[in-house]
Amino acid sequence: MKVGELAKQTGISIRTLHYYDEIGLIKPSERTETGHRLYTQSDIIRLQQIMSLRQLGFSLEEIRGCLESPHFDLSSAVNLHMSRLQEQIELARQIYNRLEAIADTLNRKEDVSIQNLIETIEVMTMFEKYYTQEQLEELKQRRLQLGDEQIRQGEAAWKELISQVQTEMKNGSDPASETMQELARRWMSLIQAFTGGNSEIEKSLNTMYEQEGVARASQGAGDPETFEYMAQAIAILQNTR
Amino acid sequence: MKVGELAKQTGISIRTLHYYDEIGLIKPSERTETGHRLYTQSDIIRLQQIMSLRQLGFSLEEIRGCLESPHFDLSSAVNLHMSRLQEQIELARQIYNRLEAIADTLNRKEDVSIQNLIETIEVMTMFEKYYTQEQLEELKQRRLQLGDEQIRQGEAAWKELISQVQTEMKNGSDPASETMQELARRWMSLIQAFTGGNSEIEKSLNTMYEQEGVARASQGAGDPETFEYMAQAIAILQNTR
DNA sequence: CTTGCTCCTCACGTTAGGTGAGGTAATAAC
DNA sequence: GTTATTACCTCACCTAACGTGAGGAGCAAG
Repeated sequence: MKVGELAKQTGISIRTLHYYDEIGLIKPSERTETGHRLYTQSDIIRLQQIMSLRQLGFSLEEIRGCLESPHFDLSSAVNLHMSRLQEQIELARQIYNRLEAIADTLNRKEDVSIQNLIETIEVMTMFEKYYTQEQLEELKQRRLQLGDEQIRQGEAAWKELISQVQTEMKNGSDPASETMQELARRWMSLIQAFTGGNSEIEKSLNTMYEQEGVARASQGAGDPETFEYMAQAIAILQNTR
Repeated sequence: MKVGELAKQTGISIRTLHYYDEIGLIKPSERTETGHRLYTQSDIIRLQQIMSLRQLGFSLEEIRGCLESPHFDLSSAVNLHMSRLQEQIELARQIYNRLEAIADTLNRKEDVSIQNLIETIEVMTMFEKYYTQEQLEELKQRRLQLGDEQIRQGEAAWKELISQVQTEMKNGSDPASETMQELARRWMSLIQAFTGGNSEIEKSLNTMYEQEGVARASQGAGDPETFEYMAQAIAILQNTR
């Protein structure tokens, strides 16, 4: 059988057959006087074996070793390949989860700029550093429950609140003033909405703010002074309670 | 900042930085008179953006497009990438399942030859052709429940049974004879052990035997004549019941 | 004899860099 | 001031598994 026919029957490209010949994986047992390749029945069987192993994702080099030496350590080759696949799947799944979160965030913004994407990625990376796998999963579930609209409202509420606090601070209001105490209560309730009352998540959140600084952790929404000012108000609120 | 220092700080190899320069992904903004690369702060930021995107598995070409044109269609790029990953994961998982089954079969044999592996692969492929995903899962669960030893015993029992039937056939025994009726009952019970009483699985099994022929479907354990002979005995058994 | 198909070999392109050669620049030690 | 050690430069070939031509020959039909 000539290459063209074999290619048609097996669905393997002619070039691939040439290549396998070139690297010595299957040399056709015969050639015509003019150099045309002639594949015999046993060549075809060998080719099918190669295809079987290839479908399982083995490299041509591994396949060669497998077919050449009769006592190649098959089980360890299979095991090795399985652990490689395991790793690959794990990695791909991780990346997929990240992309899912990114797509989720991007969908809530109107103008999706590259800077936006990069920021989201950096926030994701930061989050993965401070929250455990389970905490991230919990946060994701809460996001799903709340829905996009609620989250957008929450983000707007934070912006509004922070700007109000900044105004009070500029006016030199006492952190113990009724206005600031009200804002502090609002602040606490927004944090509560984020953590869902999970104190471990609140801990991770605090650690992140301490380690990364207010500016990075809040994604540019707040500044250290405002947060310090609010911390005082919250301390007073909690003492008087 | 020179390449060496940048490489140390970011963990990226010098060669990679050279390569990115070569393909125009980040050209350092400056060079010394003698041609040494000098990376400025903005270069470093760009590099970090590149690394973020790289970690998500985007190709350098995609990253370039992303960073060059300010209104690159990000969400569709992310979605495309997600579907690619989805496919990749799906494929890897399929292969993993196949390998699992193969490893399972190989572990039950003493001498694991290449021919053995190939046969197992072919059987796997054949099974995937005739059984649905759910049926394969059910068969796997049953294998797990039974354990290796039980399965080995089952295989041995089939061999023994078939050889007994062949003896009877050679002796010219009547399919209705008490001996053959007993063997037929045994046959039915072994099939029952395989199908677990699931009639859909039994249907698939029968389809496979019809389409592929006895020799292939039984993995060389039986021949058409023996199976025909047994079919007669079973028909009689079921009529007298 | 020409047309159209199949076959051959040769050789470059693909990804994302690794590895080394051969030469120059900057810096530390003496 | 010289020398030794790094650090840097470019050039160029290597990877896996082929794809995609280029240029030339074989082969059957009209």
